[in-house]
Amino acid sequence: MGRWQQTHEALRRAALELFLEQGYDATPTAQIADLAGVTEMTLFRHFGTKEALLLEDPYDPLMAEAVRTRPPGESSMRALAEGIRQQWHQLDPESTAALCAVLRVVAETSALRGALERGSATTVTALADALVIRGAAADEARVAATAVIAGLSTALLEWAQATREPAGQVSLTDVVDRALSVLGGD
Amino acid sequence: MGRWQQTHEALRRAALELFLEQGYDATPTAQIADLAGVTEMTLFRHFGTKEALLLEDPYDPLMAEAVRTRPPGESSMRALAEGIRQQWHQLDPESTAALCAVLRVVAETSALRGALERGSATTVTALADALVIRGAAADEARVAATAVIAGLSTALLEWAQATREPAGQVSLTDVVDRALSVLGGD
DNA sequence: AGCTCCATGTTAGTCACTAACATTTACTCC
DNA sequence: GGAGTAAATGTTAGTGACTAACATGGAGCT
Repeated sequence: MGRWQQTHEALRRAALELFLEQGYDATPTAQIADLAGVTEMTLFRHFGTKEALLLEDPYDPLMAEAVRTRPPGESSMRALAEGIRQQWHQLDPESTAALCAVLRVVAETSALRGALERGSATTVTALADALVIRGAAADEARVAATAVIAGLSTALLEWAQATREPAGQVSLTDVVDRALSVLGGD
Repeated sequence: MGRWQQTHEALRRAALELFLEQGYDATPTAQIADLAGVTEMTLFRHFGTKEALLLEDPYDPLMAEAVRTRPPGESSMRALAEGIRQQWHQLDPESTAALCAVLRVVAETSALRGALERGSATTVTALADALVIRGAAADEARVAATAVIAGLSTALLEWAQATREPAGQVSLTDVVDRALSVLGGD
């Protein structure tokens, strides 16, 4: 692991720790850089944006693959929903835990509404490409992919909000399943 | 028209004019306030955000109404798509022209990707409420409404991008129709 | 050792946005 | 018509994210 990746990781860890501890808005970038043993300038060279510290696009080629191999009869929306559902069920616990930490921060920070969607640009593109291979028109594919990711993000955030009150405690998987069913047109 | 609304309008006009002329990023808020004959402070009291100057949420209760009265058999996604389509066809030319101007600015400003969706919060809520009246669960309704608005926004932006090259010149209505068909699950 | 990139540091700045307090404008009530 | 009052705006001074231009350090190669 080169020096660059080391710093990169240090910054992300520091950011997540401070965000969870004292909130996103209340954490200046200077403090993050400090905790990572680095200058603010370096922070911005690595991430470009405070948001990016929390939301690096974790692109997963498996989702696009799953969408691509859906039966040809399905509509674009349903192919997306079912393909994503398929891959979601195979998500390892480590990734899930990381996602939950991020969701916790996003859920309590109004400035980050819509941030999940924004951080999924390459995933959207990959999903849209998969739909095009299945025979969809390019512009229509992008519309569908954006819609599904936006809907899914909303569901994840709703879950994170609800999980803060001890009453709820629904399983994340169930929430995602229901959201994908809605998006698929059930 | 009270003084407040006058200033409000002056600011919005000034902003749109300057954005179209020299671009969003290249237009400081100070210049907008200046052109409107007002201080920067006043600008932020009226709009709170530079984005808001371009994207005040123009909430239209008719769309929600159209969605609410869709036949009960339809899925949430289809009800949204068809309800919105229905209202879209009755949009007056003036509103359409205003929308096009906004789209032109958003399309050429990467910092505004996703801004249309962000600016539709109350519309999303209204649409979700309409779905709930139709019998959908509250969380599912919000997922569907967010997804459709996001998809629609994507289509509008793609249209704005394409319209900049003289080759294309597709009709806006056609683009919206196709997008809504995809989102409805065709 | 010397050379060379790569990653980082330094400095100084721009710009969106905020807080606290002062001032004007417009409207009402006597 | 003048006093009072509240809304709308101005002033000042600041914070915090982000950038540009240039300077420094350190790991590897010859």
